[in-house]
Amino acid sequence: MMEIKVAIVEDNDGIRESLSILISGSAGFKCIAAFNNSESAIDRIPFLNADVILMDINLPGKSGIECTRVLKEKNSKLLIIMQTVYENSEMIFESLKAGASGYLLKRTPPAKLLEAIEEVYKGGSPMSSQIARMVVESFQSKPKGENNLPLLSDREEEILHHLSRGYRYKEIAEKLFISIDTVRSHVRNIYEKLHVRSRTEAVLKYYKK
Amino acid sequence: MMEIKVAIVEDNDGIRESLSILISGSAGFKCIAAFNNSESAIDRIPFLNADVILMDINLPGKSGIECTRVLKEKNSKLLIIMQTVYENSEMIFESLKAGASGYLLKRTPPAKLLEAIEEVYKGGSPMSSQIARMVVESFQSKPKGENNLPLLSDREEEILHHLSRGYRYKEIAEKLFISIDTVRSHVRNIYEKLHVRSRTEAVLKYYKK
DNA sequence: CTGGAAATAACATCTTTATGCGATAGGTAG
DNA sequence: CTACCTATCGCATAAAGATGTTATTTCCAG
Repeated sequence: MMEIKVAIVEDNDGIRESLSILISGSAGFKCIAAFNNSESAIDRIPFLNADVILMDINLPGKSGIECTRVLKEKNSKLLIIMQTVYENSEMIFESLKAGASGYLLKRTPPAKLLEAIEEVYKGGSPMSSQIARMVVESFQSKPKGENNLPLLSDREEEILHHLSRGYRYKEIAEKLFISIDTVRSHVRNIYEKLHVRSRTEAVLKYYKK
Repeated sequence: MMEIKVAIVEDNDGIRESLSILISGSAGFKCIAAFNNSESAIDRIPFLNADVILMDINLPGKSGIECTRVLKEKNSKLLIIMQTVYENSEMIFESLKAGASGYLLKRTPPAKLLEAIEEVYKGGSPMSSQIARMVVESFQSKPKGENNLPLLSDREEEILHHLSRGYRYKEIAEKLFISIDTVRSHVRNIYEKLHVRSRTEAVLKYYKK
């Protein structure tokens, strides 16, 4: 029977030891290496044959996110699960962008952790339900409280869309069969509603978080 | 003890009945309504007090995705879990954009389904590991094909980053302690490398679609 | 050692944007 | 009916951005 080979990057000695014991003590899993900092992990992991890497997000020196980015650059096939105590959405997205395949809270129970390792190995992306919610919300326009973005009229949205594509006023006017001054009017109204002073700001504010 | 009130939208009679029995037969859950099409669900659900809605993605007439969109427009607080037999990434993203909070495959075992309902109720976003992977991958730059974007120097990337934030040349110059003419130089070089003629185009091209 | 990026800077010129102040017409909610 | 919003258009001006040309310094690979 094939064992899933796991490498650990974790600076806390106690946690690292516990993880190592948990993994090697479970049927079907084996901890083949453990590092207490990013630098040594970056040096050695490319030459190991690890199936899954458990990466602490908070590491002294180079962070786990940076470590992930570097490792994925060297070998995009590496499967990395981030572990953190924080549910900070910025870190989650940075981790995902860096190439992490899963994202777990440190308080994940051992059984779930092993399950997650197996899921990553089989092509899944385990993440805690709370973390998944944040990821899901990033696909949906509204945050939580209220939609504090002013509502643009249909025409204004249309204009803004063209603005975001980089078209000039003149080009937009031609596309919509209106005069350039009308485009200016709409743009002015859009800026006022969004409280911005330039095209780039408007586009960012409307289509972003 | 509080029961989680579930509504079901599912056109297959057998599945709908099974779900209803499963839910109402489990401690802490109760099925308070079941619909076999989008239209009746849209009519009635806003007047129910359902905690979680199980929505089949494939419904005759108006699809489950459309139904989700309409329901969320009426009441953004509704919690909806999509159920599908397909792992089609387009449908997943459409569902999430429509406002779904979770996304499960129909072959999810009963215990997991109940767990998922509970997780959604508590603010999470359960999804199968395979589905999560697709979502995660959408955050990572596509390795498919090639990144044929010209390589910008570090300084140029820095300038472009500030451009994308909407800063003016003068502001960028101050931030980076260089002259406005140097900013102009960099911008010009960036435009040349990216083959664009304006700030918005450059930002769009570099940070992709 | 040498050629070539990369970063810096200046100056001129032209285009595009941003903004202030109006104005007219159609539609709708009160 | 009236007030308000939306869409339309005009003119004027100031600010910001795009572009052409040129030049110095540093650093690195060949």
